[in-house]
Amino acid sequence: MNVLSSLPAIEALTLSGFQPKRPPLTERQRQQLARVSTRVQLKPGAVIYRDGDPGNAIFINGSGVVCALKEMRSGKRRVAGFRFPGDIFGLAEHGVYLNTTRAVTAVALYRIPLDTLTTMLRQDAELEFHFFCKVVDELRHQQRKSIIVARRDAPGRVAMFIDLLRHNGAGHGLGEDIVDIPMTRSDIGDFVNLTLESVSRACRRLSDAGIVKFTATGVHILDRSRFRKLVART
Amino acid sequence: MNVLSSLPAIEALTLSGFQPKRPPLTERQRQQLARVSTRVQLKPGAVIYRDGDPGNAIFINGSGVVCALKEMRSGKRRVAGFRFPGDIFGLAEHGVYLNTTRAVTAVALYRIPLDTLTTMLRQDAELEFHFFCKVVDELRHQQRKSIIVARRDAPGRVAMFIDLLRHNGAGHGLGEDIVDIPMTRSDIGDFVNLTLESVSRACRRLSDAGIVKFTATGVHILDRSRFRKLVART
DNA sequence: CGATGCATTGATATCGGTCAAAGATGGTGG
DNA sequence: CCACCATCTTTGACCGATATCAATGCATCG
Repeated sequence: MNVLSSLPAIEALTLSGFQPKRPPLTERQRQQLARVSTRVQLKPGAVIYRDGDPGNAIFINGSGVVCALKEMRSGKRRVAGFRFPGDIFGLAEHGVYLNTTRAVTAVALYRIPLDTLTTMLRQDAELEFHFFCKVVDELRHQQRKSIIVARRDAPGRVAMFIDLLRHNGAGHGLGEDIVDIPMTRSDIGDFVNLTLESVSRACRRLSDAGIVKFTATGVHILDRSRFRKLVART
Repeated sequence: MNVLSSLPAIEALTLSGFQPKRPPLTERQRQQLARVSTRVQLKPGAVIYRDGDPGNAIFINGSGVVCALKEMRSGKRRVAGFRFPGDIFGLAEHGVYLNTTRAVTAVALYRIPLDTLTTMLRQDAELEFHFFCKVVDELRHQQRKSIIVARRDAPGRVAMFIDLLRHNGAGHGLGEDIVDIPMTRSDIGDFVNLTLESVSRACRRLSDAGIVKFTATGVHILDRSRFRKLVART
């Protein structure tokens, strides 16, 4: 019973779940993964793989932020999601990657051949179960996103995006009020389904309302209660 | 290693996957499930359970269509999805249901205590693996939906909804051109994120374009190629 | 045969998309 | 060190699609 063979179309898993409920990888497992992986360092903007590329290795994000996107023939892009430290991505269907992934910041990745991981999982039921839990987490995350992205005005979507960064962002503890925003307005728009101009205007409106204050590289949440209300309102 | 304990927030699985790639339940497993379930028959409109209700039983849809929805305090509803024959639903988080589910048509359900199913899965690795595959299917389905619902005009969304019914609808083989629509415009709108008026107008536009023809209880696809183009265009 | 719920249609308002231009910002090379 | 260029961001004007509000039509069921 091989778990990975049943993950053709998922593309990514979140090891550090949105609401961390499951135990993270054990130290033993972490070391085991490190032993079989090759470390890859990339600069901002570097493409990790393209939609349609053949590939049979998966990646674990060690540090930085990665953007997974799909390009339409219309030229529009759709950001499937961002991969934060701890996230696994690069699951292919029939040996072909499903998305294009690009480094948003400088990133350090661990590249693991699929064969190797498959073997590891076959030998370690606990690790396999861990992967299963990650699939479930990812599903929960997807459901949450699809509910949030729809039916919501632009400032609401941007607020919920900031909240997502607040929870996933590296370098800050949960509940931090200063959030780093490494990706462009365009990336954000393609993720929350707005144009980059609308994202900009939404940021301004949040700013004008005194809820947040934008800095060069991020945002400062000024009025926590109003921000929460904006995010919570489904 | 118990699979179900890790499915707190999923709410539903699709046994008859959107693109059936995995083997369905074996006859033995089907009989096993039938033995431990109680059959429930409901009329259209009947509520199966409400968001927040305590519950520790899951349901398998035997026939008919069920609607799973979330109600917002604003009074708006959001349809998470429809459950067709073969679908499993009613997975609760901490013993509390996450959605309200309602019979759209007359339905026959199989109600199975979670304990019982858990035990069964623990004893049957193949069945457990089958469930895992269903989680993956559901995740794929979610990703597909979230990509489709966003960035698309009203007629496009309605067309893709009709296409979804065409694949899932009971009583017709795949690829059938006559599709039954048991749910209301309001339900459709809450699913594809349009108002009921916009759904109505979109139907009219599809009608006027000669692509489909609406009947009392469903829709007839007249121009298959244009319909496909409309659905395929991401 | 009213009453109720659902569907259709119309008028108007609003929000975000599109097009366009003008600031920031950061990196590169002279 | 500064000028220049590319990229990102902001802002504005306008338009179109959908939400909203409102009325009517149309079934089904007491």
